[in-house]
Amino acid sequence: MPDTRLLRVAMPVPLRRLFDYLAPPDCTDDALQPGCRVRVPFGKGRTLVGMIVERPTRSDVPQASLKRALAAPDDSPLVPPPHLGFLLRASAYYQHPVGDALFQCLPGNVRRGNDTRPATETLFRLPANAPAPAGNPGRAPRQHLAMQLLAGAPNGLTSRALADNGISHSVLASLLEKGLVEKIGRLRASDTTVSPGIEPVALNPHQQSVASNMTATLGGFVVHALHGVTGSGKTEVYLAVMAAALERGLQALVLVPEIGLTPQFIDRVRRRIGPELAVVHSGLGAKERAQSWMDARDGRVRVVLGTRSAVWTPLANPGVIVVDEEHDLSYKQQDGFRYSARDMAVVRARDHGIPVILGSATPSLETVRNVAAGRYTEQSLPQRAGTAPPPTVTFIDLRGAQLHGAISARLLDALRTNLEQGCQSLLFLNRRGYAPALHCHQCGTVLACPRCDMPYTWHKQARRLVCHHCSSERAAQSQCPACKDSELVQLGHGTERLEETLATLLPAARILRIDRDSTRARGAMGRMMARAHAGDADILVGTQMLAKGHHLPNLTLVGIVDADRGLYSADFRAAERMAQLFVQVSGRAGRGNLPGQVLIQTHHPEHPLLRSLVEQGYGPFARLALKEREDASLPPCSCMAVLRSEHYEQAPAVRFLELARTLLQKAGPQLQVFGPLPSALERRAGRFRMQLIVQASRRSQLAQILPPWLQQLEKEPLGNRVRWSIDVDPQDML
DNA sequence: AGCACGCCGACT
DNA sequence: GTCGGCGTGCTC
Repeated sequence: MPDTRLLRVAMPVPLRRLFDYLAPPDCTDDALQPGCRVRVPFGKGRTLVGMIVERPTRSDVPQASLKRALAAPDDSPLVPPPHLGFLLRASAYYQHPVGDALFQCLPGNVRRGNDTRPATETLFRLPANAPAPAGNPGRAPRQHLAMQLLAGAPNGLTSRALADNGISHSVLASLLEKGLVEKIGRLRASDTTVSPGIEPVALNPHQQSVASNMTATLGGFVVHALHGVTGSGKTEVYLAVMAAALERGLQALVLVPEIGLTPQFIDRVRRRIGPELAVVHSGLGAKERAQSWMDARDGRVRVVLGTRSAVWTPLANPGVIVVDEEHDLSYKQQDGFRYSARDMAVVRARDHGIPVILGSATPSLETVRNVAAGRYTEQSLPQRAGTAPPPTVTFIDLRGAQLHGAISARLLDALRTNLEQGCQSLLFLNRRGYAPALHCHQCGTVLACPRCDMPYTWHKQARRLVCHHCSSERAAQSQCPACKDSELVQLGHGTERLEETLATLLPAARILRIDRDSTRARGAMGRMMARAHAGDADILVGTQMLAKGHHLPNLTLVGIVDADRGLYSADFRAAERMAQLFVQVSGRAGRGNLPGQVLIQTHHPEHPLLRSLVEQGYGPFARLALKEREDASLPPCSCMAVLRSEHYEQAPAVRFLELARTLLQKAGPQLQVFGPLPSALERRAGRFRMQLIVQASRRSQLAQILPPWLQQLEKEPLGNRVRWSIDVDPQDML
């Protein structure tokens, strides 16, 4: 009697469907549970590893075309079924091909290799009757530290855990040789004996009350929008709530933006949490990544800390999720599976029935709206940790003003005064390079990247023309390519030019430029910030790299060189981004005991959004900006998806979207459709990019209409010729 | 995505 | 005569 058991399998291919197979020969039911992998023949002559997502009782596929799977290597689900359900929902929400999404959410090793059985590990510990570690480090501080760490862990520590705490292999080797440490092997197993909180968390009264509000909600689904200005100590609150979860034997998941995962931050968490911390970052090797994933799944680590992809880490005993700097753009993946880690964190918290904390000084309008609607609870940390009063903010009206390069007379005066008083200043200009464009004085031709049709940015120091959209470069030229005239004029100002202008205007000032170009060398950023800290610079010039995280106590003046670019942009989120950046940059002014001032250069001092931001602060700005979105039916007051197409010729890209539009209007006449429109950067790296914008007033409309529409498009022959993708809740309209 | 099939141009 | 270019079609 042939085995007729059926499997429904997700395959790592960009197809919006599942594949049915017959069970492999000689296979127990245990190995066929949803969440187990199967090796199957796929297409012509290929064998791939897929994942079982269902055990159907019947199949719509004709009996004759059903193939038999080859093997099922896992004798229990590799992905716990509830977590599998979460991953499948995420792929459906973003309308991304199931199997592709699913496998992108798993560590690479799980995708291929079979080596996921519980591994044995080598542990290091102090021998049973070892003498107590010596009281002072003497000439071997690392060895001393190792002994102390081991003394605190009677069950032993892995070499990985030791390495994470700065104990290298060679230190262990010498300790082993002296017999001060012994090596044992055992099966990897969970160890719940380590107490949470190595260093206690000290909280001020505000932090204390917010933390206890949130701790009280452990065990139920709540979204806490933690609103705290820069320096108010959000991290301490996170740590306190996490510690409370850990005390109950639960795990915590912490998401940080890409630039937030600094060694300093990790150290800080590790000091409070101890060794049961898994840090997931892009530099991790495949093996380590898979190991952390399984450690979290099986409860061997209590805290998982990472950037956006860490949201897909399975947890044995979830207790709380933290999303730091919730408004940050890096939570949205911009290619492949285009998910938002922040939004998925909220979905996860609801699934698990646990609280999630969305922290920010400048919450996204999505969060502001959810707070206003009562879906999220707001927790505020009003105080700055220091005693400095908030900075004064003043507009400098650039209309008709005399400029020295990009600098107005008033800004120059302020810089000079500040310099004389021995204080530091910061000038913020979100454009690197010397000049954002070059054109010919004779014929007006703008030197542009041939693949993107965007002006080249002139980098004077490097003597190169750089396309900031596709990163292509070419050597400087002195002649106009069109009319062969040799007078090329520099248009606009970048940080490089600003630095040069300042050097001539204020020859006595020591100027430090901090942008992607000046900090390219390894460790350069750290060295520059150290110089700034040591008071070895009077004026810092930089891009948004300067906006975050650095405390410079002697910095009292912040100048925003060009506030206008965020006000009139093709991207409806530009103003929100601008405001978030301003608040962050302004937060740099006047820490310590010195009052700060912020000067904003603009041609539009009357602009209502800019005024509300400056005169009333981020909260009122956000409410006003939200009102504008409401009036224009833009997200978050509506639901948006963008279908993008790309081709080296324009016509097929347009035709595909026209076809898509026709099909969509038949399927869902209640949806609003705009386009096909060229994307704001119409051509990038030699390809034409077009987009079709789909808007609905309710999420459920999108969820209902998009799947059959996309399935139809997938069958369309034209769809095979152009490169296309769907982006649900797009963040970036360019 | 990958892989095969298929039909046209320049090579040992 | 065939090697190989990538357009087209298909994956239970």
